[in-house]
Amino acid sequence: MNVVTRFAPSPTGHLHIGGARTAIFCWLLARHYGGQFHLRIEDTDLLRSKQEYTDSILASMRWLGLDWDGPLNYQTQRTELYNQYVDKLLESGHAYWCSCTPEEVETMREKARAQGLKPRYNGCCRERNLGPGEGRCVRLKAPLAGKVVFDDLVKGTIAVDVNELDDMVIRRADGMPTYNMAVVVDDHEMGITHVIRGDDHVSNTPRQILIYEALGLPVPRFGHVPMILGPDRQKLSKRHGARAVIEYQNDGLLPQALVNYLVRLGWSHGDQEIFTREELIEFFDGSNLNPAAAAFDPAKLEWCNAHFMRELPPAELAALVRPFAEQAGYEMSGLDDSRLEALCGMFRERAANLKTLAESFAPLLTPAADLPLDEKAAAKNLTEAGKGHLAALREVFAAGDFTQAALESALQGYIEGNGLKFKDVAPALRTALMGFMGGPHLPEIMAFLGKEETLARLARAAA
RNA sequence: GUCCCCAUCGUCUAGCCGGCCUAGGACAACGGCCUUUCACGCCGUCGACAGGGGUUCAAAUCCCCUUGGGGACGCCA
Repeated sequence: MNVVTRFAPSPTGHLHIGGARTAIFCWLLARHYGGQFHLRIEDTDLLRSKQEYTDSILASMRWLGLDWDGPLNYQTQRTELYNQYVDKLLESGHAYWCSCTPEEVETMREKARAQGLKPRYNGCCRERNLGPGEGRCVRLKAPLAGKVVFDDLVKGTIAVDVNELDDMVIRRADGMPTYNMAVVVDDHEMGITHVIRGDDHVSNTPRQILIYEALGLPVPRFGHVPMILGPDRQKLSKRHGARAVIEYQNDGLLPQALVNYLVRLGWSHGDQEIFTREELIEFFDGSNLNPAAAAFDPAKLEWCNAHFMRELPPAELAALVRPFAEQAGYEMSGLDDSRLEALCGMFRERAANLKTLAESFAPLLTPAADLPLDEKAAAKNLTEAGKGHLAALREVFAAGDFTQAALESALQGYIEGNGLKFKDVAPALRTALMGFMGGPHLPEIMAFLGKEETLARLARAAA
């Protein structure tokens, strides 16, 4: 099957998760069928479109690993093309010039609304045979009776009576095409076979189909994926926290985790929760898409991220965590790749994202004198007995090597030699080393800290 | 207001061309095991077919209505 999809964001903001999800679906569908995936920037809204947003969207696409085929298309660069199609429609009698002002149309709509009718343009210029002129727009001459029916990839058959559609503007008074017109022309010119987009476009689809038909062009297959709702099942908004892809990136999420989570939101493959990119491409064929809107669940995203973080090769994780470590304000000169990798190995199971992972390094990167001591832990574990062990242990460790294995046996030796149990000394030692009751295994910590720092911590806690 | 779409645990979902479903998995919550700690991991508990009518020997699965939710009604995209 020949499949050509496209993602067509308008550069009026950063890419956010709703758009990212439809982009992922489009990309996956194209990759599954060995087709093509195009990117088009819908920037005809001159007032709100900004280059910086285009840049940001492209950066997010790359970060997510969604590579696109062919050149990047900007709608504003194709105004002439759209007008060629509008002219065709005018010539064939499928469109007409309209001199009604936006204000007049608004009055019509209000009147209709007041009567409980659908607000729509009343077609008063439809048969006037006007020519071009100042302030005039072009409207599509829509059929007066019948139904527009299409088979949606996710929702099944959708039928709309043409009575619901009015003669929409296809070319504005300023000469720019309207969204629906530009989309049809672009999708046709780009050879798009499958238009996958957000749910909020379902009502545009019958309108666009009317344009395809008036132009005598083949109608592509449509698929409308439901929107993402907030955890409270309301429309996703700023109130629900970070929602732009770039924010998740800055929070230390892994792109593969975001992709996995977003794909599973509205799509399923049996009971499988975690997918490799290859599996996603293999399994995603456009079926099994859920027609109902899904609520965004930050907790599950976090779980998903933690999962991928644990699976990453240590060296890769270390490289990814470096910028976050810098951001956390650590002295980076002492943190070469192997040190960072060691830290990641020790803490990766205890963090849900790169940022918290980097932050969890703090106890091991803070000099003994500045290490915060948890009051409760100190009161409970740094007793006279505990301090005694720490002082003794300090002597023991001072005399030995600082490899993990050596520390392990030195510690064991001390415990056994004094007829103690591990738990008799471990809490005090942990409190001294970490400042609180948490973290990796003791010998691992000490090996990382090295002799000088370890002894300083023991001395401080024993004092 | 009008039109379109949707409806399984708190959330994401499997199941949906009817029987294998006393409805399965995952996240969350709770309990336990492991353990010096925090995590990870493992085991377990709680928990849903929105309501009402049909059709049928049989309905989560098909049909209708109600209710609830979402979306759209721009010379925005």
